[in-house]
Amino acid sequence: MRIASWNVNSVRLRIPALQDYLRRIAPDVLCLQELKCQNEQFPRAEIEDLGYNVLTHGQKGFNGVALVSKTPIEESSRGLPGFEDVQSRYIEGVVADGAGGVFRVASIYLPNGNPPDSDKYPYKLAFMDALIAHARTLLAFEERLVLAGDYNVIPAAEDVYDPGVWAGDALFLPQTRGKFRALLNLGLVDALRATTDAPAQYTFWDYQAGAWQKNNGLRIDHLLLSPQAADRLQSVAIDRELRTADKPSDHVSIRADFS
DNA sequence: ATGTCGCATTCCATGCGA
Repeated sequence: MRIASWNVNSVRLRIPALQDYLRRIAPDVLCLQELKCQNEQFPRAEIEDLGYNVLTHGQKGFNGVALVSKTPIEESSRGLPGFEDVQSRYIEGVVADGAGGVFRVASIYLPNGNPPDSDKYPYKLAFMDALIAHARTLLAFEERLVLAGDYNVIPAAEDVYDPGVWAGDALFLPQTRGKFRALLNLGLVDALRATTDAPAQYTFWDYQAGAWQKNNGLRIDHLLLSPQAADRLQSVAIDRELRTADKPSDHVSIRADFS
């Protein structure tokens, strides 16, 4: 069972890249973020033609999340429960794992929160509080659960090329990292950190200032696993080569294989 | 010092969000 997450930064501009990814990597489930389009503008036929089911939660211009799955998506819901939000940042569903079991999977686009002295930062923190509350509910189900997405959180100093530069940023402020830790402390496992202690496992490089060429990256896309999912974790990969494409997203995908 | 994108607007230039 292969579950992946990718912030595509406009799904309409990334159709060839997305098709190539589905053919080459063949994930069982792909969680997408930053669709930047409404549901009816999503390239549904192009994805379905590759044998996938599609569930979208889009909006005009910005944000937008989707689940793409080889098997039908059951028990789906749009929006983060308990959090009234005009922005489309959360979608959840249940899929069969092909071995008689199921995985519950969510695609999350957590708010950026910059600048921290604006109302965008309290919005980010409120979203994180609601995510913590919902994760607590989901963990009580004792299911295999993967909370995947662009968290816009740098968990630790080894996850950013220069911690000093990012000290005051909404992605790295102590309060942000504290809430991310509170989420993990519910009993979730950061899939990448379950497999390696290596620094610089980046998933994002800014388009500006030659960030990719200088490897000035951030690790902000995460797969958080319930204990039942973590028990079956086999490996984690970050698809860095996506950043070398012709018109790449500023994020690359992260994915995990489960037994 | 930021060397960039992608979307929307009444729209061929600018603002916004990242």
